[in-house]
Amino acid sequence: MLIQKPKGTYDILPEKAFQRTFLENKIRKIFYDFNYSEIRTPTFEKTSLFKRGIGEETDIVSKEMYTFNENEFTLKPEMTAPVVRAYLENSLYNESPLQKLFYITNMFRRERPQAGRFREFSQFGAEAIGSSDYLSDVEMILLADSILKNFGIKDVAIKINTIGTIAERNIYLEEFRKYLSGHLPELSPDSQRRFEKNPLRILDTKSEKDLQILAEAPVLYEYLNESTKENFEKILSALRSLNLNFITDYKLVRGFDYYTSTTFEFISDSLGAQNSLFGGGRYDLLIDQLGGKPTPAIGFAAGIERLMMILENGNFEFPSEKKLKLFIVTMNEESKNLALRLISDLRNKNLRCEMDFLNRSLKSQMKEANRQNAEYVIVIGEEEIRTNKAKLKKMSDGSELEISDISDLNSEILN
RNA sequence: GCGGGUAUAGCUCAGUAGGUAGAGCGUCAGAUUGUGGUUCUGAAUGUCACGGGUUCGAUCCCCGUUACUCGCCCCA
Repeated sequence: MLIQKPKGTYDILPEKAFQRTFLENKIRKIFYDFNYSEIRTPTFEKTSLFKRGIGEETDIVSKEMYTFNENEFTLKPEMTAPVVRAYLENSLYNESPLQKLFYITNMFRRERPQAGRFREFSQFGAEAIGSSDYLSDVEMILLADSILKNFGIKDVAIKINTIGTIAERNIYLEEFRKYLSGHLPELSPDSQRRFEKNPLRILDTKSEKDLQILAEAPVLYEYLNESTKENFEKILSALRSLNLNFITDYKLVRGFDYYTSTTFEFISDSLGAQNSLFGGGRYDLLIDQLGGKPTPAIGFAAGIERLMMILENGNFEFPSEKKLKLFIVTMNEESKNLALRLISDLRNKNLRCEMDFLNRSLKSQMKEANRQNAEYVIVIGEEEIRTNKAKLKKMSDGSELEISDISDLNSEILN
């Protein structure tokens, strides 16, 4: 073994690849049902797109991007900024005031890999650009929830919060900082660092002592305007009337700079430390920030590897790839040539067929047919070639059917 | 960037109180010369992660490196 895969990447071998395709198609179907349309963007973008979009100070931009060509380009570490870029560059707002877009794609972040985290990973997500209506928030959460339900996933907690407008947040942050500065030495080292960089994220702490200090801290929600709170309550009551189970979590804050007001997260216990399955929220400032007219928008992203992990832990039954219609067992050169012609015909009729390419014994070929889950087997030897008759063997019960004309297999197998 | 754990066959793992290794599964072949699944028999495959040290001798003990893995940070 001379060369190994790069750290944090993984090979998707045939069995898993089949499952992934199945999963992606199922997700795609749900997006279409919600009237979202697929969008694909380049694997890399101008580095400045992510600096402006995600925020220069975030961990992702400051130290986790794969950047090349003298920092000009970067492998996409997330999809919201590229989607918005494509939205603006192609003037999609002129086609319809509300664009509902989804994507399923891989992305790249140079983090330390661990359970549920890779350097090349895949996400699917949706972006609804153009509506500030609270029902747009509701639909987005319903969409995410619907995907989970379609896979029969139950043990996922939905957390919802609003972090208000920038103006509201700034007023709060001033008070929050004032309060914390009195407790600074008692805070965990992590939180002390956040105090300088991104104080809001201190709310996300896991430290017991921090939580005690936070218990007395001012609460963001109380600093929001009436209209913001009202809008949030409308979202919640709409979700309630749809019988969606969720919890409001005033401490839910997300890492990217572009989030405003509504934020939400779907959490699962069966994911290890990286327990977030879906994450999303409103980003009403991003489009303006990237040079467009101020346009409200909301979206979410979900990790495919994490979804796969949950499905595997939950023993989700993926369909199996192996369902060969027919395996033709051959005995000699002449029968091989005939078999190749026969399976070519059947393949042209979209039937999955196979024959031996290893010059193996009859017994071995039978075993191979069995291993590949062939529905039928035909043995073609000298006798069959001479009489142009053969036996079609059904592998599930061993029954055999006489075929009067070998070159006319199709109708017999198809029924 | 910082911590913990692990490294033996394709896979899961055992093992040697230091004398260069095994099991199960899988793969391949055969069980009187044209019919699979069950059963039985047999076979192949390891520089025991890499480099150094101790030793007559290291897969085993010590040091280092690398990889993998779990966690912190951050996030999907």
